Amino acid sequence: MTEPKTPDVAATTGPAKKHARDGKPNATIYDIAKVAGVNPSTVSRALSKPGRVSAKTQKLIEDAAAELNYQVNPFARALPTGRTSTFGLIVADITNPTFFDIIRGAETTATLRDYTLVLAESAESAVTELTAARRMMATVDGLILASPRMDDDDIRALARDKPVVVINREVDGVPCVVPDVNKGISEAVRSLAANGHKKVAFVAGPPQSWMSARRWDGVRAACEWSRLDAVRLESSKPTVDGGRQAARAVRDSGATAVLTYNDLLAIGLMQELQAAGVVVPDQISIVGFDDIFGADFTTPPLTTVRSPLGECGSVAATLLLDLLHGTGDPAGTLRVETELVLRGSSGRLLPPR
Amino acid sequence: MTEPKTPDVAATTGPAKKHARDGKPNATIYDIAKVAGVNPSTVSRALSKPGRVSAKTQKLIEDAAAELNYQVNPFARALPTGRTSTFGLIVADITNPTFFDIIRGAETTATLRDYTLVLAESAESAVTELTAARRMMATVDGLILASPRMDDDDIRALARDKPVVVINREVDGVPCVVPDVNKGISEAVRSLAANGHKKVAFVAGPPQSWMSARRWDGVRAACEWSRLDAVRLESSKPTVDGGRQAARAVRDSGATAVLTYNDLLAIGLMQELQAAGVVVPDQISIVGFDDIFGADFTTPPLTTVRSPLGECGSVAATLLLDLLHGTGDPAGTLRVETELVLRGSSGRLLPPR
DNA sequence: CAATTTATGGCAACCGGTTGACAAAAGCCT
DNA sequence: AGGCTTTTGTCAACCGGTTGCCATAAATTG
Repeated sequence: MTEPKTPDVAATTGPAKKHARDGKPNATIYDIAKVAGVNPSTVSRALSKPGRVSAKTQKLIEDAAAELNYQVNPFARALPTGRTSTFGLIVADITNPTFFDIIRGAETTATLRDYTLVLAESAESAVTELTAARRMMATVDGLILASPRMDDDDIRALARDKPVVVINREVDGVPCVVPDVNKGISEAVRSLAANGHKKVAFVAGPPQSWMSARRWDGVRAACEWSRLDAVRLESSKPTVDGGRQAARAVRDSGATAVLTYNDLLAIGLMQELQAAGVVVPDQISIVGFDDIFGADFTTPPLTTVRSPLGECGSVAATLLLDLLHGTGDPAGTLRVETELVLRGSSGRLLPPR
Repeated sequence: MTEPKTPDVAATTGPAKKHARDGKPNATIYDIAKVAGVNPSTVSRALSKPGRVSAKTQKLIEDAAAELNYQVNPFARALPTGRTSTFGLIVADITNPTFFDIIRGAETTATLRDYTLVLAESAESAVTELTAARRMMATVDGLILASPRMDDDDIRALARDKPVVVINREVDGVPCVVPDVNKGISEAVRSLAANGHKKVAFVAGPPQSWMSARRWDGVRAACEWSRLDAVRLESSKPTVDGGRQAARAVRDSGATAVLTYNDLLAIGLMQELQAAGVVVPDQISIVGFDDIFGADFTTPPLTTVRSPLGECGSVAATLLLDLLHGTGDPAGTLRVETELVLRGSSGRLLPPR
């Protein structure tokens, strides 16, 4: 009978109480009201409704607030209003450098506009992603989904609840921020054509990836325009390792130039080919996608179609914030430009010795 | 006189109200109480105080909660208790890959233990960092500071308020998680000695970096032990670019092996040396620190002293969570092991041709 | 100068949980 | 059966802002 007294109820008694650990309680609007000699509601108005109170009481209150170095309690504010000054960002994989810049872009604009960023990852799983998103919805004003893996319908369901912005994918009825691959791809393919390549392989990403499909479309179209052969190869996973595994298929394809779904694949592919004695770019040209961190660490440095990831993050955050504030379109798709970053891994094909 | 009516008060009327945008309000404990035929406070207890209510009412309430698919309102809970099930992570620079793994480690354990991670960056500035920390303190249960730039005193002040865990630095009286450099460094220096090197240069990081000082200490001690000369060089900034700029000093130093404060420096240094025709590792060996993402993209791949960054992040999060739950030491320093990752950028010195 | 509009501050209810105090109910004992 | 301890549920106050409504003071107008 002593058992039910679970001793770990201590777990619920955290040290964080209403006043900080050193004992001095935080100032409230009631304290300010007392000091300034006005009603708490007037304090509330002075602090959040510009122009609602007279200039002199405003000053009175502001001074009192400064003196007590008052800070609003975000929870007390969130409770009646539902506003939290917080938004969520869910990425498929924190390990994937593609998202680093997105995170950074979003974080920067969040801080800039006095919002707080809450981060979660879905570990590339659609269900984890949905769970994380649902959890977040309770505590944030809006949500950014970077390369989401879940259904369009699930996304739309979330978007019915609170503003949602999607990065790297287009979902009908939901505002999206998507790199427009065409410019970058056509530059890349033109560069390859100019260097005498006739047959181009595209190593695709995950079958469910919206972006992979767009890139393949772009490559095929650009190759057609430049009168090059285009062949599509599959990859097991969009990582360095996946790139290594794709090397066999690439060599068998007979292509002299390869575009890969992302830089990770390109790097793995290049490593494996070089290990097999293939000289890049003399015998084969390799072009990646995204221009992630480290793309220029390789030898030769990787030619790639840059997606302005950081810009995507900050544009998405801006869009979301505008949405939250009533400004901004309800559901357009914003396109950001891509461009070819010409480095050493692509170039003129040398005749076999 | 029409001016004071700032039209952008619309900015404060976000669409997020108490019920979701589609109109159906979220279930509350009052709804559950009604369905289950008990008092709201009983519902509250059933849901958060295990063992406080009888098994059958417990079930009754849980069923009702499930039926209404109830979710606690975190703000309503946070208001009286101060508990938020949230902790903050502040990193010096989101762009720096060193922190990627830390973020990931922290995020993973956070999610695992039903906490939410809030992320902020300080852009390498002590004041921004302090501001961000202060802002966060209002909304989180605890804080993790990764490689903080602010004063020890400021950190201790924060720690007096709420639990704080520091990564990559030791602060008296505050629990810290620090990679223990000794093992990794001695392995590295021994390997260099075994390969016939006599003089080792260390390219230091930022002067205010605690970790840079530790690493230099370690290098000096290990070199003494192995009877090697050790010389310390400065860098302008701990980035690839900083590494490039350090190349001149490295060559002038006459050292045949270099350890750098971090991998970024090592990569930049290697790029610059190779561009000048120096062969790595035949003419000079290069060893980095951390084993960041991309350290193996270089040619030759970078030898480096790995810090288990992901582990640091998750250990710090675990420590913090234990602290929050009353378990765990108040203020010990946890050390995690480092190890040498031998790749191609270090090796035997070849005699000059 | 009275009538009316407008600007300003106060009152009180409310957001949705949490928790100490207490009473009713149940279990245990002699 | 009566008295005593232990469970279990209820009451009501509280956390700290927000906001609709109203009353008063001030400004405007004829």
